[in-house]
Amino acid sequence: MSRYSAAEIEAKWQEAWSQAELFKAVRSADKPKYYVLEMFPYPSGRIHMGHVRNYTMGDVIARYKLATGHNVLHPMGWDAFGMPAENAAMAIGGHPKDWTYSNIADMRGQMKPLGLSIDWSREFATCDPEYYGQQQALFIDFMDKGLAYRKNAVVNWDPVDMTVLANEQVIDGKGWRSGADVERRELTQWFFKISDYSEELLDALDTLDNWPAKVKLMQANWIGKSRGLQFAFGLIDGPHGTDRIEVYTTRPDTLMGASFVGISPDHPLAKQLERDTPDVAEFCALCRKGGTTAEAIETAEKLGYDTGLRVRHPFDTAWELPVYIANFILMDYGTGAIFGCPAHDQRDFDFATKYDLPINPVFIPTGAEEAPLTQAFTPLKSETVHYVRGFAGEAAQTGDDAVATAIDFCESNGVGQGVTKFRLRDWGLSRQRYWGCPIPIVHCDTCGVVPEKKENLPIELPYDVTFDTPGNPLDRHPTWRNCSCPTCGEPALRETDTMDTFVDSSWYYARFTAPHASTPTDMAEAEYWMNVDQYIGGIEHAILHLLYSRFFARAMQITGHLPPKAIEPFNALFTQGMVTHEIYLTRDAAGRPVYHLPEDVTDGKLADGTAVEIIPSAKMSKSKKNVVDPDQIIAQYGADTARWFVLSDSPPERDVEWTASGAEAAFKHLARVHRIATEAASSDTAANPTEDDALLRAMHKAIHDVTGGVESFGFNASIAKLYAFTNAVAKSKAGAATKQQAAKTLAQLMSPMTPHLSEELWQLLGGDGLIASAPWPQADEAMLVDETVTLPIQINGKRRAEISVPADMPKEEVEKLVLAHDAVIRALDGAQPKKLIVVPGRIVNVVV
RNA sequence: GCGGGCGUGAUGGAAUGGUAGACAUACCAGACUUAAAAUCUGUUGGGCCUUGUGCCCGUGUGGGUUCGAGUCCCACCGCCCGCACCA
Repeated sequence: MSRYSAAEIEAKWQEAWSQAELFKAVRSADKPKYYVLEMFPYPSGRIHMGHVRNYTMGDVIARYKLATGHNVLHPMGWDAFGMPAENAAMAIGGHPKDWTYSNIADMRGQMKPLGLSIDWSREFATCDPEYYGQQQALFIDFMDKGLAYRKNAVVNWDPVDMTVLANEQVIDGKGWRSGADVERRELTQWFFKISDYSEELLDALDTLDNWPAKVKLMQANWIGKSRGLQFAFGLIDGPHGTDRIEVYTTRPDTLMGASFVGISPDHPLAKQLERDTPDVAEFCALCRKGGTTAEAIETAEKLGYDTGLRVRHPFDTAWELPVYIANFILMDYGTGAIFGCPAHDQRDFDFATKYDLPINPVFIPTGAEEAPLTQAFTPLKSETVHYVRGFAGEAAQTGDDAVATAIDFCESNGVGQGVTKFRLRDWGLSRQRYWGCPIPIVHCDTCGVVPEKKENLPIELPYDVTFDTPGNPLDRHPTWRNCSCPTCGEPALRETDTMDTFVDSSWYYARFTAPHASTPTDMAEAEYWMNVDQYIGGIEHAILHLLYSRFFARAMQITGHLPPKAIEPFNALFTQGMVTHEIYLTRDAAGRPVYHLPEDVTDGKLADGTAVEIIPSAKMSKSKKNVVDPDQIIAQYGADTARWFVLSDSPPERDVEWTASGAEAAFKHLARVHRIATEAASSDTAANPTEDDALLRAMHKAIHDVTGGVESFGFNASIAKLYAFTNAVAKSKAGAATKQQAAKTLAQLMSPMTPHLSEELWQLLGGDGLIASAPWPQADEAMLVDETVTLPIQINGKRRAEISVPADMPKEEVEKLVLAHDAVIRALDGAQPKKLIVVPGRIVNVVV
């Protein structure tokens, strides 16, 4: 009897699939299409278990859909632009392009042995000029429709390296390389006008029935629609004729609790004062220290500067409020100015306490007495409270009602107007870096900012660049910038900024439908293949990538690159959990962390005996080096074992901590299946009606349960059922024919997960053609219903006994049986039951 | 700080509001073997005693809704993800 040899089997069947061109996606009218897509990888150089998990899940769906008669599109590509390539060039020399393409070759080489049902003929990398040239064409079309424009935005500025830093490169407010204090500085940048679609992107979330509710909720909160009041405080003796400060508030009902007005350090008034007053300039400079992230700004110590200016309260001109410049007020939300109501906002409360400002409650809990506050009182807006300083509506009303009546009152009294605002900002796409898609723009002294001619695309990155000094190599390239103006033909300069890599990944799904078209898409192909029926990727992309992609689908429709049906490009989304692993690190002389790969760490020590610090269970990331190499598992046990293992241990949506312990067990199981099927194939046991029927029932139950698991992303549940069915087959005394039928079905049910082994067993058991193209087995409903069921009997909700009854026994009969049961008689002790609940086929509860 | 999620045996986890711990790992015991590996079989949440078709406790903590809560609601604790220049 032959042993299970993964290496032999896997190479053989991969070749067979390739010969049969089984996974090549071709448009065809005779089958329904199915487009399954996993988020494409960044070519870091090595695949890790997270990739294996992601692509195996997609592959299960793709193979299952193939078996259920679909025309499947399952492509793969590379999200190939980005910082790590430049960092590598700086750290170890070499060129980002060479580094990236060499990584892609390595990773493709690691992925192919996994036996994924991918149409490799559609592969591309976003750094291919063929791809990014079309992206430049899209940019020009977007610009044409007013969807791309320029304005100022703040960036992280490293004053020592004289360069822009990514948020990731700012550590505790300091530049990662120079260690200098980072400052926020304004630059002119390109933006996509995603804010035009705020309402639309929010409303359309309701149509995404097969998206996780949590993702939709996160996106809705991110878009952040709010209804509020915009109005002005009159400024007393403002500088340079400034006579008012516009504020926006979502809580106009708390206007009578106002105790100060705060403006952003970037507010025009602050900037005016900054020019005139050294103290203000000093304070604003202090506020601009640190990185640009919301997190950095919001967790920084709250600082205020009393400008000495005063404003009048809109309801009482005798009531004056001080004007502070405060570091926690963002210029790009609302008007960049707020009024503080310390009684009902904890941040304002802390601020008022610090600067000794009044704290006057506007409302108090219903039935309570007004009392001094020790912290802000911030009930949900849906809660009814008692207004003690209200000015519109009843004394007792909900916050929501009070806000609405306050807006009405203010509008009818000429104090501002109700407005709807969104938190979503326009998408800044300029990056002052080399390894990205060049923005196809020319700066001409006479014509200004002009788009490049489409026939000149792609604007290719120059190869001859150096990374020995910080900053963008395109800026210091001797000739690349020089060009002629597309409008007047005079000498002009190219834009040297490149695009955010999120742009690359915002339309790759569309490009896969026609990866080599000479326009961004081919409408006939897009019409056929769009939408992505199932998109699979990490929850970390819940907001940005998915929101940007939704915006791009709309923008591409307006510019004629996608059909209307693709307005929401992803019909169904599944967010897999992340693969986590411990992080191992030591410290360099300056105390900065140095990370180590798991394979270099044994028993908490490096090879030279140095003990490492261990950070438990963190997201696998190249930069932290807590990645695990699947190669070794594939070499030792085969791809099927790796695939089976990553699917079996954890629910797909949950994080999984990678451990080596399960791999061997997975291998043993596959070897066992191989053995069982081999035995079945050579069995000559005579038919046995009772045993045969029992095995067939188990088989149909397995078909039903495994199929249900695959369709609902319960791959771990499917695998548990496959274990149970394997045990049933192994133990069964059924006749040879039935056992062979069961073994064939087992192979088929396993085939999306372990395609190579399944092909081998299919052939061994005399299956027709390739299992990969065999029709998926159907469960016979009649074989799924048991004739008798075990009914647990609960007494006061606790299980105390059980009875076995025919599945279709009427409720009344069940009740009689239950009341006659010893345990029930004992519990009742002669009394009548208070209640008797019979849930047919499930449970009985007796309340005594 | 803000937004979102998760929390069940020694471990990964299962469980349309209906028998908590399926399925697996690990451990232990047994069979086979000169031995080991492999394989096969069986046990395993905690406690109590009267060892039973027994009782009590048990799904992060504390409350609540319900005939019945791991599941729904509220509060808290812990961990994870995102926060617009990491991808």
